[in-house]
Amino acid sequence: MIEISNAELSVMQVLWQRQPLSANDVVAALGNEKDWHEKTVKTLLNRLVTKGALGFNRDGRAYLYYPLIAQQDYQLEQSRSFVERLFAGRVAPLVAGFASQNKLNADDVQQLKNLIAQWEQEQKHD
Amino acid sequence: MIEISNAELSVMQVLWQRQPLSANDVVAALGNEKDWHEKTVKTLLNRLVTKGALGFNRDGRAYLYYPLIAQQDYQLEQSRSFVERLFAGRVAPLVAGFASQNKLNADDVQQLKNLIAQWEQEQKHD
DNA sequence: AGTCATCTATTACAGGTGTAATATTATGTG
DNA sequence: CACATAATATTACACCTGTAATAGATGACT
Repeated sequence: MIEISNAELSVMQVLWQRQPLSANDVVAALGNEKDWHEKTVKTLLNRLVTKGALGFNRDGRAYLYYPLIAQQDYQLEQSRSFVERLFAGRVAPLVAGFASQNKLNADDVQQLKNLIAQWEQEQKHD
Repeated sequence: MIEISNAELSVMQVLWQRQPLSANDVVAALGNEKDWHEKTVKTLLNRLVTKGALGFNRDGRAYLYYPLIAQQDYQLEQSRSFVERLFAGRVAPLVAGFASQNKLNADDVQQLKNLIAQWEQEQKHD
């Protein structure tokens, strides 16, 4: 599995949202949330290419970058490993933590209910 | 917030389970799951003390180590930051990932139901 | 009291990370 | 076609991490 650092992840997220983008597009997209020098962003793009997390096509003298790994795959893998490390693989205690800190809103609860309903459906036809 | 690395976390987990423990106790406890040299574990203990994650009392020439931060606090903080980074702060999509990979069992679902029920109770007396 | 055994403390060292600066290359323009 | 400009590529550098080895201190035993 490709390891993506924290700073690199921010770059990936830009490209998961819109792709392909030039380095300058990525710099611009990060402009609001991060206080990074342009050179820093380019270093991160470069490292991500080296790691095989991004690909690119030439567009004149510039590159247009695009993700080589799907956001969902990455999220799944990281979630699994996070929950494994901190909660021995059980996700419910993590949610419990959110609940205890009032970090759950009506939307979250509705979505969880839907997931549960779906899960129960799937159990039936076993 | 104190940063605890992956290897260090394994040491913390031993001490969250039983405390205080001597360095050798910790080495023994990790013996099964990790293939670490005794020196490696001692280095990790040392770093955790330096970071302020562990404290110790002398016991003859040895130290007895104990956690200075609570497991639950650490779990909460890490969960918050993980979900923030990967899921824009919403926990439901993380659970959805687990559901989609059949990583939810009946226990998990029951616990989630309980959490939801409790959450709904709390909404009433607002 | 001196020496051995055993702790902890210090040092090692390569690879990853955050955060750029400098060097190199190639394109668009006059 | 020469150059300036603007891209990418390479280099920098300190701190963190994984994984120990070596040095220094101290308690136990003779």
